[in-house]
Amino acid sequence: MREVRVRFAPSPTGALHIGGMRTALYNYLLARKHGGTMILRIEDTDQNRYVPGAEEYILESLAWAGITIDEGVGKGGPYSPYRQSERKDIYKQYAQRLLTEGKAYYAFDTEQELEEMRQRLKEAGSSDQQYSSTTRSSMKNSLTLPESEVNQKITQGEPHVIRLKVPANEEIKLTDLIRGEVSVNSSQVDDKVLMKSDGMPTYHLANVVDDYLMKISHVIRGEEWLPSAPLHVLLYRFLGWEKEMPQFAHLPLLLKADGNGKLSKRDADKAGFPIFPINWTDPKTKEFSAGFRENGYLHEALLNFLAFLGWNPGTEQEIFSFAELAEIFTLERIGKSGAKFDIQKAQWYNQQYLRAKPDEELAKYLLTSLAKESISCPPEKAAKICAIMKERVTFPKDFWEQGKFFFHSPTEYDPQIVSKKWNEDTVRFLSAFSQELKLISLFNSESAKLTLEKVATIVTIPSGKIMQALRMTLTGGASGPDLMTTMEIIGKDETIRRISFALENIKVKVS
RNA sequence: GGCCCGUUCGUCUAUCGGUUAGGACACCAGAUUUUCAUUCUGGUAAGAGGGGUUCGACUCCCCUACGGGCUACCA
Repeated sequence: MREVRVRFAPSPTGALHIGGMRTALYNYLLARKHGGTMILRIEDTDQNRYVPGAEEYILESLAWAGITIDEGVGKGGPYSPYRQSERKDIYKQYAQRLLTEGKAYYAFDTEQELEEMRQRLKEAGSSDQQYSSTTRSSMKNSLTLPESEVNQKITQGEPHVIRLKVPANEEIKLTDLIRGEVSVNSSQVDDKVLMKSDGMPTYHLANVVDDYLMKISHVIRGEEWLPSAPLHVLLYRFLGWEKEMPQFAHLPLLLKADGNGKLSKRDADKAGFPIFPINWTDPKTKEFSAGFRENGYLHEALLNFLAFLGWNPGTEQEIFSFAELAEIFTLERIGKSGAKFDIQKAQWYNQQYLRAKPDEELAKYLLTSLAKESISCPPEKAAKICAIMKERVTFPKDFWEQGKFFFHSPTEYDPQIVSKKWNEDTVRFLSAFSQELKLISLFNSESAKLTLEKVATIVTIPSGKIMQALRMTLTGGASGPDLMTTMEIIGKDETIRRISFALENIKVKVS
């Protein structure tokens, strides 16, 4: 097997879509698996769609995800430059070669003339309206115009493109690692533009030239490229590179979760989940989009989830570390059909990864939230809180969101509990309990529990009857982590204070 | 419209001609728990339709339907 060299080649036209992230991931995993090279190439041949900041965004997104680049933009390497806009001269050279070998030709048709051609063909009932072997003879190009006129137009700087001269009726076959044999007749492929009138190459030319020159072994990209893959095969053939042609793997697309169609930002917004890896503000429209990172998704969890959208190892294990994924990943096990994006599964992964972390690390998340609230807290206490909260959180922010009561005494109480559980027995029990607590010297979850049971026998009220009310006096709410541990964490004095406050402020319902 | 690709529980998927069609998420029920959550146990739920091939098809072939992609001097 030849050296594995793969590339992720996004266009800097905006934020990196989560689907693009998965493409990058699969490329990366293949590279790691075979000790190969992961290359980042920026395909910025469309000047009109260029969005400032997009390239930096892509770099940062990949870095956050842990998809490290071995070679390419931001890293350098033996085949620099890796930004296509900086490789214009290289493409020109190969376009010229195709031209002189009669495999490509100049075309001078204006946009309007092209439109007229399509209209004409449409009206004539033709099934397709392409610039091709059947139509090129009636257009303005170097195949129909006398050589002198062509030369004149070129020297006068008349706008022109270079088109590929696709043969009339030829089966073009290619083997896709995911789909198997794919065969297309060349009559379905049009005379694609190779060089645009602004001197930039189109995707097709730039892609083939770069993949060849950069010695790419596997082209792993989205399914949207499958229809033009035969064209690329043709280009390799015309350029005499068929032997070095990379293997193709066209990935199924990510679909929206409800209904049909591919996943778009609109759908994600509607369903209330991110679609971009990290926060993004469109420089033109100023529209803001939240990222997975900022929404609290751990990159390992997101990657694990993403890897399983369209791929699986064939076993029943679903949690894999990044390193494990790289070990067992194979292109052969990628599915053929589009995968719907199910955010609930992503959240489940996040939960799994979060609770697997050591308390000390989780404490950092809580401490971060606390810092924003200007609340100071010793790391040991934060770790203790995280320890009893970790089974109930999905996102790092939940430690704070669901654990505010550790830091703020409740001022409002769940009205349902008040009306259902706050009665004379409750008051009697809690008064006795707080009295009894004052006498304890060593206060922790165990002694709190013992005290509770002791009081229960003294006042002859089963503790079960007042537990919810006790919870409410301490947290304000009806649910939460283990109460005894909660008391231990907030401390003896604060526990007593909260009970007293509730006793003074909640009125006993007169029945 | 034309061309290409696809179609197993609601979702992600396993199965590579012979299975009670398996797992996970979600959902429902029960158990545990001081509550909620967790955890555990159980449950609901699938081969798009129609033809072939075959002793036997989810699996192979054809047709239809549906879905997706492409059809730009965008990638």
